[in-house]
Amino acid sequence: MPELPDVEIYRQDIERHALGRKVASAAVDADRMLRGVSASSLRDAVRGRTLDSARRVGKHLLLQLGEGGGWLHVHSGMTGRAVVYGEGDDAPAHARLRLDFEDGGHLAFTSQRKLGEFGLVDAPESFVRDRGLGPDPWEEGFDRKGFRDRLAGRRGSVKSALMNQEVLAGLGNVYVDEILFQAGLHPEIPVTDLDENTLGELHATMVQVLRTAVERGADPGRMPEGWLLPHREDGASCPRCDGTIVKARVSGRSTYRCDRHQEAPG
DNA sequence: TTCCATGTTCCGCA
DNA sequence: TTGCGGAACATGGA
Repeated sequence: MPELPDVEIYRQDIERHALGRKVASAAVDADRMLRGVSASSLRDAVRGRTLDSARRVGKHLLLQLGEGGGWLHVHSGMTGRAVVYGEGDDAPAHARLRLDFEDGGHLAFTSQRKLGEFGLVDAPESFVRDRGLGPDPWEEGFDRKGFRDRLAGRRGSVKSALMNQEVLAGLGNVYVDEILFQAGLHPEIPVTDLDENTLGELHATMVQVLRTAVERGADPGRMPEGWLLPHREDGASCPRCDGTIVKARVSGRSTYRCDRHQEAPG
């Protein structure tokens, strides 16, 4: 599930329930998810550190380790979650990195498919630079003009441009489909076919979709009835018009759209 | 048993 | 140079 709204909810959970707690030990279950660090180095880096702050950049989570300990980087892949739980609670399934707090509680990062990664980074700013991540949709100063400038001159489809983390960071398959559905744009329209006004409206739709998704806890079951998300099924009725939801592959990803109000390209 | 999956990266190709 | 499609990654649910 982890796209920007999901990761933002994980961040908020961690901020509310894990900040200020001291890590007594850590356990790594999937070495293949470690990037640029060994399991023992990672354990050593977090042991004895307090979690000082929790930031999100696109789909990436960065946890600040106290006393100059740098930052723990977590990417959840396709199936990862962050879970804070108490001493007596059941551990979540597929926990791949678990921090054990001195007070007995835990913070686990799960990943059923072992996609995603864990690592240590010096600072959020250098991390963003090293990864070549585009601006976060909520970043201060990233307005509709900035959005247009990022997309301008790209030759591919609007879907692949929005999915590209170097263009802007945080959107994935599900929310890109949702944004294009609400904007009434076919996913395969070339970016070059979109005029300034349309791009401005697309920016506004993106911001509104992401804000609403976070307000509703990024829970698909709580999204508005008029959204695509509750109707993401081939052959479903469009909740906005008389059209039908159709499934196709765009840029190698399963793509859902309305065959009526998302006009065909060309 | 077969197909599919919310992400990323790498490769070959246009 | 830019971007696309496909494969790969590892696992489990329908």
